Amino acid sequence: MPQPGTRVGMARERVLQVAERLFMERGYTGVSMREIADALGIKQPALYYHAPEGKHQLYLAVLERALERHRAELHTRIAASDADLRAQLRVVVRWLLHSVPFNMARMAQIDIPALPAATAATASMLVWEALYLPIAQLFANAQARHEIRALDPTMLAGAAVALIDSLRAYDVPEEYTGPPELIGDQLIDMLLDGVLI
Amino acid sequence: MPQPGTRVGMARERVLQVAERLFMERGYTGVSMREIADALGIKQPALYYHAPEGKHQLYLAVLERALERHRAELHTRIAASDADLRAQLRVVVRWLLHSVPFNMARMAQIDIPALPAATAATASMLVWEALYLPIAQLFANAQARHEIRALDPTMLAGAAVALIDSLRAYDVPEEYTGPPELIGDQLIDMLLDGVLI
DNA sequence: GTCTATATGGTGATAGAC
DNA sequence: GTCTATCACCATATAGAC
Repeated sequence: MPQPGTRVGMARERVLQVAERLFMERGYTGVSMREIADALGIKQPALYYHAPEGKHQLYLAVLERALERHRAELHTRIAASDADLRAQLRVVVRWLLHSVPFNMARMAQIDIPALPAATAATASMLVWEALYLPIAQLFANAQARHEIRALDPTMLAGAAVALIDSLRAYDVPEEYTGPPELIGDQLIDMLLDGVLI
Repeated sequence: MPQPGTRVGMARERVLQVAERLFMERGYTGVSMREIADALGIKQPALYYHAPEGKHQLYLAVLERALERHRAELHTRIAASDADLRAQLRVVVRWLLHSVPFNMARMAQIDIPALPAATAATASMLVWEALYLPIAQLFANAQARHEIRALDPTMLAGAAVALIDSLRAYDVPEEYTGPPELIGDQLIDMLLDGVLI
């Protein structure tokens, strides 16, 4: 596979970068091949040189790249954090809120179902491994340390991601007060301590 | 406005019922006017007799009906439940899981943005009033009873809806274990008691 | 209330020249 | 690597007959 900077793969690299920005902002179905081409300053059919199998191939290539970067960065940040669950979750939430790109609800409900079956299965697995598994692992470890109660780590990861996702997903009329980081911390406290007095 | 059973409004009523089923299952953008017409056994242009302003008008009419029924039923069930927050949340979650229809993440991110601005604003407000407000009110009341800590009821309602929504929205490879009602109860306990030991 | 016929525009995709 | 030209298909929507 040609690398960036080798002149051979430069065009490909640029295509992936621009496509990533658009796909992550508006989703697979929300972006047309023409829009991507326009943003690149080329004509729409020229994209088929880089993704001969079509739009779904381009999307999967973009997703793979983005998820791999995400997974690596998340791993680094968790490794550098304190060993208790609250500190780890704060690191995760802050990274997810700043790096932005993944809109899980849209991906799971709109993008992935719109892909051809084989591509959808691959995409699903990639998301699971890069996004859910690392978080589920945090909960599992905390359980092994007897830090938290015996709840399914998978369910806990799903709940955590849903909460984070909801910070971006919904906008209620009278907006949440304060910056997202603050709400993120409040959600973590809520998850760990509960809301009862 | 013609009522069902008066023969005058029967066709309209049937249109709204069929359109509701499809819109709630697959969303505004996920259903075409042709599909709705096919399901009704009529031709696509005939729908424009019932919704002269087009698809968005049909969607809004459907949404209004569905939300009003939802709001009324939720109100009744909450009124009939015990007065403590856990019991009330259980009632809410069970109703949301069984009545199904609203996929909040999809509505907020896909359907509403796809509507004309004026229709979108109306839809947004209707959802807020019928879905979020009643739940936020439960939290506010619990706070007044000093049952829970002083967290923004709006944020709590958003979190609760996000958690419930996520039960339908995502399917992780190794599925959550057990029936949705059980997971629903677990999520409520998690929200109220926290996960720390 | 519903029909046929049609306008208009967007979409992903292919063929073949340069 | 990118172009032009073009295809087939789907969408919402309108006009006017019955």
